[in-house]
Amino acid sequence: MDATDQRILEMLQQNSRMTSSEISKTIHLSVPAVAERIRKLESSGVIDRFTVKLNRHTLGQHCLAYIFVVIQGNEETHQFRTKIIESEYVLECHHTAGEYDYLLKVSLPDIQSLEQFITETLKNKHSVTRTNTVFILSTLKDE
Amino acid sequence: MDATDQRILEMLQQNSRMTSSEISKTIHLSVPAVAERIRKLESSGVIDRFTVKLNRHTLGQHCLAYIFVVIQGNEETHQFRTKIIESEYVLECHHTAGEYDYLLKVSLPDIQSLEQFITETLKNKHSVTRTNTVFILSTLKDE
DNA sequence: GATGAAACACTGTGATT
DNA sequence: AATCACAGTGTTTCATC
Repeated sequence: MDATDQRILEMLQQNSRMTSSEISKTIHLSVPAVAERIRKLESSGVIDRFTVKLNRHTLGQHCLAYIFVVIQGNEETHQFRTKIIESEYVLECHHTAGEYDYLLKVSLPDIQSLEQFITETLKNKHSVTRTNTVFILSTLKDE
Repeated sequence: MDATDQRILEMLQQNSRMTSSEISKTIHLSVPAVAERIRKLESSGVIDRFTVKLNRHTLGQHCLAYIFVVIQGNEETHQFRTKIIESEYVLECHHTAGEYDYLLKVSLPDIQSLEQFITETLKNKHSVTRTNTVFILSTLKDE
């Protein structure tokens, strides 16, 4: 990973569909050399995957929140993890140190569906004994 | 946004460098039709941008944490926002409702640099009166 | 949306440093 | 090992229907 790789990564972060020939024009490297570097960044694991960042608001998801969760029981935790990972509303799920066990980042259409998510998906079906929801008013930076 | 657009989005989320001709083979649509749909998904704002998901661990960033922040003063808040957005360690910054003012998602090489970040970038230079750091032990889901 | 032609980009090879 | 140039192949774009 040298400075050239860094520049390539920065360009791909801005637009992952940028072609090798476009990149080769700004970094003064031949097209095969650029393509080869991108392949190596991917196979070495520096690049996890090429993806697309969707706009939540355009998709009607106006409610963004973080939910801290306390969960009890081994079997219940396993069920919880499966359900959570499958849920389309859960963007992220982290196992945390400290007061709570898990931290979820959820994106939903509105507060009604958030309430429904907390009562039905979280509190009802699993041994979630406590939650703490932090609403996001606005986002200044997102990767 | 019909079902075909949905399928295209799903494919691009898996691999944003997938070519229109590859996509056209699985959804039975001509190449120009696929390219046109992708352009429209982008210009309509459904697609925010094509990007690349990097592997934090491969890049030596072994410490992931969320930091809640309380900040006082108008001028200080402005400075804080500028500094935070510029910081390479800050992946996300959200304005939150409730007990704290901001929530940062930070990725750093180790705990030492996290301590340095909190004391130098956060507490020293700005009127950050209180912070609360939540460590991430592991990540189950990330978009 | 589809088709076909022209423009463009990618891959593989061999040669170079 | 990394890079380049070239040729062959595949992909995109732009017109037209």
